[in-house]
Amino acid sequence: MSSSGASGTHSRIRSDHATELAEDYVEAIAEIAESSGLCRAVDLSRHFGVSHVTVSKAIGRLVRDGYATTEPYGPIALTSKGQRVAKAAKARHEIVYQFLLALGVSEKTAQTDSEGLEHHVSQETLKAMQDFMEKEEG
Amino acid sequence: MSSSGASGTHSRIRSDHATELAEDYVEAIAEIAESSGLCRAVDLSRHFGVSHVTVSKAIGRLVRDGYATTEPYGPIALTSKGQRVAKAAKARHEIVYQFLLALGVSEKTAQTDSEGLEHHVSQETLKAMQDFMEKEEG
DNA sequence: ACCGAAGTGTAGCCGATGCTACAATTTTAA
DNA sequence: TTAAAATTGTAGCATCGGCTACACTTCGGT
Repeated sequence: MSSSGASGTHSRIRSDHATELAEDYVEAIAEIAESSGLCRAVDLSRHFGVSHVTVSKAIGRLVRDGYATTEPYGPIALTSKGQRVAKAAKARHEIVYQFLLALGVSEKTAQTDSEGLEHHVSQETLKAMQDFMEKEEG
Repeated sequence: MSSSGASGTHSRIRSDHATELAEDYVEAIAEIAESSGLCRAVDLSRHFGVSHVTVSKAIGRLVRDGYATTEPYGPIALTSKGQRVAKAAKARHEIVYQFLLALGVSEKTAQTDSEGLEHHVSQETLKAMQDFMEKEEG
């Protein structure tokens, strides 16, 4: 049943991975900037639990791809493109999180799983999750 | 709410990625071997839509990590460890797929999304999905 | 003003996942 | 049987995401 039409599906998954970390980063940058006024590399380093070098390189890719701007020894800011992506990612994340809670999953697991799942959920599935929650509440 | 206790969650997601492709491979190998008797590199190359070199390297890692065995110019076979992983992956995949269908998602999307989601669903969430389906049917 | 601490940058390493190009082997067909 | 086609192996390259070690800048406190 799932032998999949060769490349189609799997290649989509792999290209998702390319943007997955970028989305995690812009989401984190938006979050940190909102809560503390500005976002520095060290904040991201702590948030993700990786070295500041890893963060520095990731920021470089974000800047290269037009998601963020920064200056030497300065804080990181999102471009409008980056803000758009962050907003969408946060919305998706929130839907998946609330959906998992509605499914009966614990808060801890919902939080963990939603971070892993949010990048792989299509619009159609997101919509189905929302419909389910409306039915539950309505 | 989701600022996450620093490294914990995210590092889990990243280590998941390390085993994700391995799982995709063993799942595909089991599938192909079941349907055609044996699995060769070219089958995987076509299945995933990647070059035979990429497959060759991936197989090398599977062999190194004890999931598969092979000989020069020969087919690929799963070890018992590989078969165990393949079976578990297939089961998870099937649950997620059927759950998405039960949620009201189209077959096409369910197939695509389930491949992306299967590696990021915890046992607890899988259980919740099964409970949901039982409730639906019962 | 200065020194130490904190933060950032840079060099250089590794493994994973992808590729092209070319060599070697195996299969298939004439 | 033997030549062509299909398959697999190898060499070499790129990017991404991770690291340590060391250099540099900025910030805070005395």
